[in-house]
Amino acid sequence: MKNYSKQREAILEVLRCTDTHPTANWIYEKVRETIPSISLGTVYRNLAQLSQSGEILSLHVADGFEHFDFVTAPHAHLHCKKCGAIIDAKLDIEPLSKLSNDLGFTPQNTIYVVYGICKNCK
Amino acid sequence: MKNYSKQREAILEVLRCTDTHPTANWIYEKVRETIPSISLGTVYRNLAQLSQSGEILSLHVADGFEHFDFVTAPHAHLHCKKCGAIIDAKLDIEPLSKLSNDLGFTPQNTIYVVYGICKNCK
DNA sequence: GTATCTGCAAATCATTTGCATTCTG
DNA sequence: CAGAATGCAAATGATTTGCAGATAC
Repeated sequence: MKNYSKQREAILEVLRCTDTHPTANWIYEKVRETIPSISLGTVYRNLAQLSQSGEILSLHVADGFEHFDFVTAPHAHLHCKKCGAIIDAKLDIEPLSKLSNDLGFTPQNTIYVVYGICKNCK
Repeated sequence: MKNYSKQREAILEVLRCTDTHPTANWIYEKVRETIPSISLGTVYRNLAQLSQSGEILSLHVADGFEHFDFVTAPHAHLHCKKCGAIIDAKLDIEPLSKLSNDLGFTPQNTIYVVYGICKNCK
């Protein structure tokens, strides 16, 4: 385990123990229960670093917030337009190696968002 | 053809004749060449309506801008982290009908974004 | 002791909104 | 004329950033 700041560890820990896809602010509130003095700027800075290094996934959906996901393996996100929930789903996604061949594009990660209405909101 | 305002028609026309995935501001600048008095607020308002009614697609990528796409059929978007380009790609995407069965989720539309480095930026 | 990280607060900037006016039928 | 859309300008609000002090090695 690398030697990160305790703030960074706490942020990762919160993310690890959540199956939702929280926003920076939600994570901030949660970490504050452990480290009351942490600042929102620090949360944003660490999340940016973690997502840039590929340790976590950054997810932009149409609600104006950036969401974060501890699970980096490719999977689909079902975003309910009514309640705003983001639900994980396994979907077979065509292997990206094809992109390298056909278009010369080097894929790094994949975001798959399906918009619709969830079971509860129907 | 519905009877829209000339501003709305001009916005749609710009979008129709573009193979990039422009932002609201880009569209605004482009429409201004035809209708110099148009306001950015009107562009935003019309884009919101059009994307809500399903006539165009709204695309959120990790660059902080909302992008718009005249092509609403499901396809993948390759977003280059270096130059910011968004390239269309055909990818077989698993039929979404599965989601209705397995999770009770009613899918409406699908956004597929692949982050990576494009041919030119390598 | 240098480089990195933090807390704080102010700045940024894409997007939204209120309102008076203009257009449409 | 009523309802809808517009232009303008101000407000909103998530995210970023500068800076001085704290922390890590």
